[in-house]
Amino acid sequence: MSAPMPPGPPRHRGGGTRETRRLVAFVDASAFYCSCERLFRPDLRGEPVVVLSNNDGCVIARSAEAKALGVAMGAPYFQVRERLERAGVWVFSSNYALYHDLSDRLLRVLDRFSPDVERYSIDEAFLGLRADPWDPDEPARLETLAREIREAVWRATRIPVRVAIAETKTLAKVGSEFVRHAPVPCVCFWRHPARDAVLESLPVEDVWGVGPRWAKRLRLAGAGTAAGLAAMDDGDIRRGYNVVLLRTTLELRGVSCLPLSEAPPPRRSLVRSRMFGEPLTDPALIGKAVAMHAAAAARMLRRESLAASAVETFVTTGRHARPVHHGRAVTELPSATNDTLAIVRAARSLVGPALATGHGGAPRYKKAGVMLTGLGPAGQSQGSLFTAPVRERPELMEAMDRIARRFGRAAVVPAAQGTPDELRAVHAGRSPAWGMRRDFLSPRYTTVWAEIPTVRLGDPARLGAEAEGVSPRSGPCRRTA
DNA sequence: TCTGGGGTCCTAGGACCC
DNA sequence: TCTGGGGTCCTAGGACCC
Repeated sequence: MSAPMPPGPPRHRGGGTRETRRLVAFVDASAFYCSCERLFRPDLRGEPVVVLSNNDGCVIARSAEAKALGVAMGAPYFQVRERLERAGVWVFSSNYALYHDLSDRLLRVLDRFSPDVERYSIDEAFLGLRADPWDPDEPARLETLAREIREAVWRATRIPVRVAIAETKTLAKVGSEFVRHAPVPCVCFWRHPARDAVLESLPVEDVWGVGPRWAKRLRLAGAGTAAGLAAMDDGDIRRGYNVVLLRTTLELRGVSCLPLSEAPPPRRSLVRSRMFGEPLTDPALIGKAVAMHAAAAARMLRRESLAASAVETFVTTGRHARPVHHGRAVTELPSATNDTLAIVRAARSLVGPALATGHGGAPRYKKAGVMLTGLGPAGQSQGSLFTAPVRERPELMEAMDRIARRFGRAAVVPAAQGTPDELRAVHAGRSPAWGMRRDFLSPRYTTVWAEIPTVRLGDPARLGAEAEGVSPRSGPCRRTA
């Protein structure tokens, strides 16, 4: 597949404006969580760093140095712990307050380069760009632009990013993989001379949108590479797979099927759940966890000015237990609401039914959660002719939210969540039975006054351009070399 | 011998993403 | 002992309706 030259001579539209080609830039921070942890710990540059999932369950981010040591993505921490300790790897619990804040700062830099920015995830974004297809210098200009984006992000956030430009999102993702190990990981993949070769050597499972299941089937069908998938028959894909894979295939051929979406589509559901620190069977303890998740979910609703019309409570033993057990129970609310007390009450009333669903013995539950569905804009509930609507207390909710913002989330909560001592333990990262393990949590450097790093003014020699003088309170992250 | 046809809504499960 | 959390979309199948 060589890059097609534009057909015919340059065409001009009314007003003499030359037609332009829509392109997309993909900006991707590699090992984003590790970069965030290093930002305030410059002493960790060049050191192997990993970040663990919630509950310190498994490895979800690895610095290049940690990858070189062979630490696998998704590896359960208890399995790799000894190896990490022997190798002197720095281990952090995930600190989402920090990561979300830095992600917001990164996005603000990207806004300077395009009016069309889609935030795809906490560490990835797409930018809409335009190119002149008749100017032979365009690819070179775009590659320079890619470098400028990377440099601007680095200057503003000290987060390293890769930048790849192509005609579709999927091709831009391929381009980003192509430059993953380049000294300056920026590329214009549109009309890039190496593109065909890259697609021919890229395993099909590394294509965005192709997971392990489909990759296996595609291999059996003789399409083991990105180029192989792109060459498949549309009808075969539609019949044998689905339209999602067909879109991916077209995108690999340079046909854009996944438009930029600047405004995220309205949220349809909201889930709040966590593993317990240890397995639970006691419905009373599970009820406290459910109350905590329900209150958190209601707070998220209010922050997004949404209201929910149904509540689901679920419990699970997790995938690894034998026998596996999932329990769930759902209830419709009399009217859509985001009232914490109404949602907590509904969620708690479902704990018993969820635990009772379809099992004999008493499973050792590892996780509970609350899902809110039927979301819509707050304050538009029609209620029903035949049932009284939920009693709403907007002034009370506003007061609770303000207290929480000022004094912390544990300051005022429904009594169903447990005693003040238990709550303090949860928020300190210690574990009452239903709390989360976060043994290696770094400070919330950028979002909590008490945890902002301090700079020693008496030691100017250490205040280099790389902020070596920043002296964070030493975090509890572990390094046992 | 033979068992309408089409529509909607809901749910569960599968596949994918980060 | 110890294996994350939060999403979306698509499809198949059942219930129900006319």
